[in-house]
Amino acid sequence: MGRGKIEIKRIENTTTRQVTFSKRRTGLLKKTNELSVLCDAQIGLIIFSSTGKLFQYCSQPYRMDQIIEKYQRCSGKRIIGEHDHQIHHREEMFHDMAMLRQESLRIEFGIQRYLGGDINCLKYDDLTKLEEELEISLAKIRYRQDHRAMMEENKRVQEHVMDQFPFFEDQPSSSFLQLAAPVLSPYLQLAQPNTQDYFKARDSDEP
Amino acid sequence: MGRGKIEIKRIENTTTRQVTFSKRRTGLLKKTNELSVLCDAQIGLIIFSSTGKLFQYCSQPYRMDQIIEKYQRCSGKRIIGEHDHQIHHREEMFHDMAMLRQESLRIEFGIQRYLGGDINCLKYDDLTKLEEELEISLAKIRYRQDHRAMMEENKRVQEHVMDQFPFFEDQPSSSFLQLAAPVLSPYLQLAQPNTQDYFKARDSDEP
DNA sequence: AACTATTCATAAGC
DNA sequence: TGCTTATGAATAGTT
Repeated sequence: MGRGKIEIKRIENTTTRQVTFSKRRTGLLKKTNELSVLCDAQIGLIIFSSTGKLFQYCSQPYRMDQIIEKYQRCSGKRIIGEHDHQIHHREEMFHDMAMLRQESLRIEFGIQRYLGGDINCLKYDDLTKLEEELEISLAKIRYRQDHRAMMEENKRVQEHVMDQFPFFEDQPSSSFLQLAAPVLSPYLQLAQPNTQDYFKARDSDEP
Repeated sequence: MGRGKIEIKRIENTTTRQVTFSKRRTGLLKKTNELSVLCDAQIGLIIFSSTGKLFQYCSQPYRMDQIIEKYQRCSGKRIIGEHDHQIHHREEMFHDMAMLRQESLRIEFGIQRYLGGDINCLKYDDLTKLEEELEISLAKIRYRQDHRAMMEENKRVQEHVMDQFPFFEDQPSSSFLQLAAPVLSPYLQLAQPNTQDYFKARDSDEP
């Protein structure tokens, strides 16, 4: 694209090469971001110019090291072991995720309040409070997870019972919806309009 | 490009999103390779589709892990000068909140992924990983807070120096997109990131 | 840094 | 999933 077609080989002229690098790098970053946003993809892009300068792109809300870590997990190690291991405790998993979500929303909300308010009102205590609450939740979740791990071997009976999350139906009182919904609804409308169809998304899985 | 212009936001229709992903991914890989060859750049590109499938590009004759290693060398150790330990009181506060926010967003995003994706991919490890990272962040923040608390009495001099928040400028290279944007932008834009022109904001590196 | 003539990428349609 | 085509984007060469 341009005044003429060019062959894809190293540009020998230094000036031309640098100009092209600058132009195409911009274009590449733009396209990378577009792909990420349009298609909900997690992307990490690392570019070192010929002079060694670093440029990078990383899909929000991730950090590059997270992408890299995931990459190393997915590409390097093929830990297939025990597929069934995972199937068991979807409910609990979901419940825990709901707790994490609740916590994260709480934090967001707290932060939003601080951001909206006077910066001078910012105190150690505020942040400390958030941290404490978060830690408590983490402890709870971790406890439950450890507990599950211990009992893991003993329960493997009804794994196939729920193929698509029917547990939403038969959760008694501490269900996902009851935990999450009160938190979700007021906040999401303001913050994440897209989140309403988290629940729908399950039946439209991709081929 | 195409029969019509499209807005850069998540494509809701699953089929369309997948088709677009496939096309644009091909295009992105091509352009990545072209930039690498034409301009003699070292590039690593990691793409996870919304279903978690991995695609990658790496400039010949390198391997991805070499790019990653170089990246970690170049981006990781950016020791900020010790000057003005005290000026950055508010900055650190804000930074910490940004970290908390980022973590919470990551959790949200992770949850979204699980909800939208194949439930069989759900592992203990995934949740555990979230927890661990969260805990690490908490530990860091807490450490910094404690540290600040000890020095609190000693620094009260130049608090008025920064009325806005110019500190985002001197973030090391890794963090503009990841940390600054979430704080700078109002929350509403965060959840549905519209990041097309983030990278424009820090141009002018190359001639 | 701009400008434009071209080539290229791709959204829609099949 | 692949091919076609009209259209919008990217950019090579120029100023």
